[in-house]
Amino acid sequence: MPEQLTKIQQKALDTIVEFNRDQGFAPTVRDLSSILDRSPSTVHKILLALEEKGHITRKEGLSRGILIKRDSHNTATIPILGRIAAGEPILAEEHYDGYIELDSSIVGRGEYFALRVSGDSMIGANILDGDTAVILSSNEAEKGEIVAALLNGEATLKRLMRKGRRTFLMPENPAYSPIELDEARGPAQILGILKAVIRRY
Amino acid sequence: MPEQLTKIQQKALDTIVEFNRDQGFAPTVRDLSSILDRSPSTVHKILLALEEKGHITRKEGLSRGILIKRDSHNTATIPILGRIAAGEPILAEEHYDGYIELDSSIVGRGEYFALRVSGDSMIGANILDGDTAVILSSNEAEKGEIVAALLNGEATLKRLMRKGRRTFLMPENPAYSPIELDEARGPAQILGILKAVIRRY
DNA sequence: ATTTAAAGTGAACATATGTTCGCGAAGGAG
DNA sequence: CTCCTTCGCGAACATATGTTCACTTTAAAT
Repeated sequence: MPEQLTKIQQKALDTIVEFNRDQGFAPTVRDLSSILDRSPSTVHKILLALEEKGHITRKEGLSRGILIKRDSHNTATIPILGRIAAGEPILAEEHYDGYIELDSSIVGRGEYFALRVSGDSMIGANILDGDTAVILSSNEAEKGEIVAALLNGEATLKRLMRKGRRTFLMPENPAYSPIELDEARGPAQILGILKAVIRRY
Repeated sequence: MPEQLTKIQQKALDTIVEFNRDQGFAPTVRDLSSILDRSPSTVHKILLALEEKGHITRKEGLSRGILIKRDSHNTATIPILGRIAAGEPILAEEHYDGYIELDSSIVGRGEYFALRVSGDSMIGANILDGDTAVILSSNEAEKGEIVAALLNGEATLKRLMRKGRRTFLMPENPAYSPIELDEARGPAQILGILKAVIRRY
């Protein structure tokens, strides 16, 4: 998909990325012109080429309208959820407890949220009290996946398992008991699938 | 520290943050003028006030030169290090193996880098093979902290312990042996202190 | 040798954009 | 009431900036 770039195109792209990182905003045509030691019109052409090859997006006519295509790295804003009451929409603003910016290599596409892990019910999966769990919002999950589920009005992590036709939420700690998940969405509701764990020291 | 904002100032700040998130770059004075339904000169004054109160930084004369001050959330670019050879400066470009954007609530201030954990020597601390370790670059560490150390030309995680005058790097796995760290920086060198662990599923 | 695409230049143009100026209104402090 | 700050307007100004044009150069492909 990513077409081959010429030397100067690559250099221009690198410069744009670096400028963005250092300055916090995109360079102008003349910024690039000065850095690359090329005329504005030359830079303009190079930008058109970069856009055509899909590496950047330009907002025509707007100053500093260069956007680096979300190819490798960018960040997404993930809300950290506090208390969650049963039945309420999971992503309602009310239970926001702050947010965190995470690299797209962690979160990928889709609706995400984060939970602070409390308790030791997943210690067997090396997930500890205080860890931040990054969850992909979903009502379904595959067997073997660790899911965030709503139990008694509280969100917890459990590993999803199937035995024949029956589905269980398994804590990874022998001190806790499995919970059966019935079809009628009885006692438990799957909120999403665990995609990452972040632990701070 | 953050001075009280007037209603319109708060609204302007919110608008700037939102614009930045949605568009990927800062708004112009006239963008704000249009959104807030105020004249450009009014917006200009409000921006000056916001700058004076420390909420934004402006690059005078530059278009889209509004930068939101590092208040609550922003991200830092952390290099992921691959192979590290003894003696070489740790953050030399040569062993970059990509990078990751992380929230400032994870990395804080200071020089950081990341390592991919390989092996199970820290399984007792619930750090697994494949985890990403976020390290604060430092030559010193307190006892009890988990450090990244250079052993035989390879970076590994160990917990730092002291016994009298002697310092040891302890793997958290009974299958591995402690390594003594001598004053003369003999067999091992401390690269930094573990600040976070990220695990992907 | 001829053709073609990319790279390059410098000047010119159109407009996007930050800034200044002079003026007025609203509201709190004294 | 007066003083002061903030908020407000519209016009004007200076320049920053994207874009176009006409033409040349370079390098690779035919």
